[in-house]
Amino acid sequence: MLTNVPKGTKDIMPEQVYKWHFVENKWKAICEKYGFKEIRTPMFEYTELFQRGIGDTTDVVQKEMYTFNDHGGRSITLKPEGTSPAVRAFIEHNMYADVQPTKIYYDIPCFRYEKPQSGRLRQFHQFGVETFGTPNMIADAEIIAIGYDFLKEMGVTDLTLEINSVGCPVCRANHRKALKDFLAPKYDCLCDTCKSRYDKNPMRILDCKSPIDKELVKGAPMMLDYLCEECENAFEELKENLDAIGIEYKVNAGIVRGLDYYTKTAFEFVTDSLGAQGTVCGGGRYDNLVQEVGGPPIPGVGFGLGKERLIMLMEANGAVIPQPVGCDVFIATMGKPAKLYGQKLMRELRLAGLKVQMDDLQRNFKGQFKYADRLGAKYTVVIGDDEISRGAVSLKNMATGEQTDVKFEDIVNAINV
RNA sequence: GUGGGUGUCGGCAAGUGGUCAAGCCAUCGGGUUGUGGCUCCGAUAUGCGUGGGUUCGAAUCCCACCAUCCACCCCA
Repeated sequence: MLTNVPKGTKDIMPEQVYKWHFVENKWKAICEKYGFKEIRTPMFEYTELFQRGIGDTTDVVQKEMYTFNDHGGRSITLKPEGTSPAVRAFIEHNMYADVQPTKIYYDIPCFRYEKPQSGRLRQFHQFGVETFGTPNMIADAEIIAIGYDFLKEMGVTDLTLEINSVGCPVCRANHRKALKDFLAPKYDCLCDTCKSRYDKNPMRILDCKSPIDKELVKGAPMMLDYLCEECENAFEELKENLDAIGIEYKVNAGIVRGLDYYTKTAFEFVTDSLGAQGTVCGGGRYDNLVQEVGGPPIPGVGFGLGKERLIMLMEANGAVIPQPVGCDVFIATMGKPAKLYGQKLMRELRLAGLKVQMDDLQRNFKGQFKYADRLGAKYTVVIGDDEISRGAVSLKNMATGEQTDVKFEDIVNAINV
């Protein structure tokens, strides 16, 4: 127990971490290119923020949050998602008083108490973007474009963009009523999970995998047919914008976001090469969230993108993730004067910007070479009594085996990495 | 919360009631004291997830628990 990570968490080991660095650096670069600025919010917030923001009745709030009281008796929750904290910061810092829209991105850990499985952890990590201050579908298209371009750049190939509109509270209520009326006579035939969905989230029933339910649901009223004029226009506009920038999508009327705050646009990037967790990136518009959390009536749109799922998918797609060189130069020494000189040289070379290593386990000479090899050193510098007395070292190219004599003062220039 | 799979050295893995628990990779040491990747030799589990039980005898059978993986629900 003492030596196990907590359930649902993972150590990201040194030999894996370059993958994370790779996607993080690319993420930052693409967001900056699109004019987004990074925001860093705390790892935890007051519990009420999520209750109000995500919605009291959602699974996330009802059973998945890491909530505790601090020593001052405040209820604290480790953030289960990134949008609510971003919204809170947007309001708290009066960001709506700046030039609009406000475009921000982040790279955060999230916490959800769930039963772990493939692509699902209790601590997971996500990238996110949010645009505040515009109801225009140009913003939605831009948000989707970031995800699309980023995923493409990451070498992910088998991915589909699915879009939908979940309407606004007005049209959603109409649809919900129509749907329940439609299903009411068939209620007894529904599967058990769908029976429980009937009151909680009837739209989910449209998505059920049970063949019986699939049959029952045929001809059911779809959200898209119940959109009010404003939502209908918005959805058409979104499609126009996506067409204009050449982003392919599939309308999937079954997409339902599990977080209450979404309105109008809902979208997901999905894959079937990741097992059950096919959604790598999901998001949408939230026109009422800022107000719900206590700010002015300002609309927003954004997404979350799971880093673990992204990396898994990159690997499944055979994407190339460049692995940095670990060691440019290894310094092998014989005898104490050489060891002392080697340390001085190591420091000089490091100050010159090279990655330099030497043995600190008193390995014999052969062992030092073996170690150099294991480190993947491109060059090995050999220093012994001979070299010290003639003021030069022997420089060996580990790949070619070629060995040259280099004067002390020329070493930095002789190394070409 | 419900269901299924799995648990033998750092990693992979044989063994399925009876001599000291194979083998491979990795690690460490060495092959006459200044040159790696190849090769050769040697070392490395009184213990087989944990605790009980059955038996003359258990890694091998039974029970419980734990861990982990996968699936449902839901989500990134």
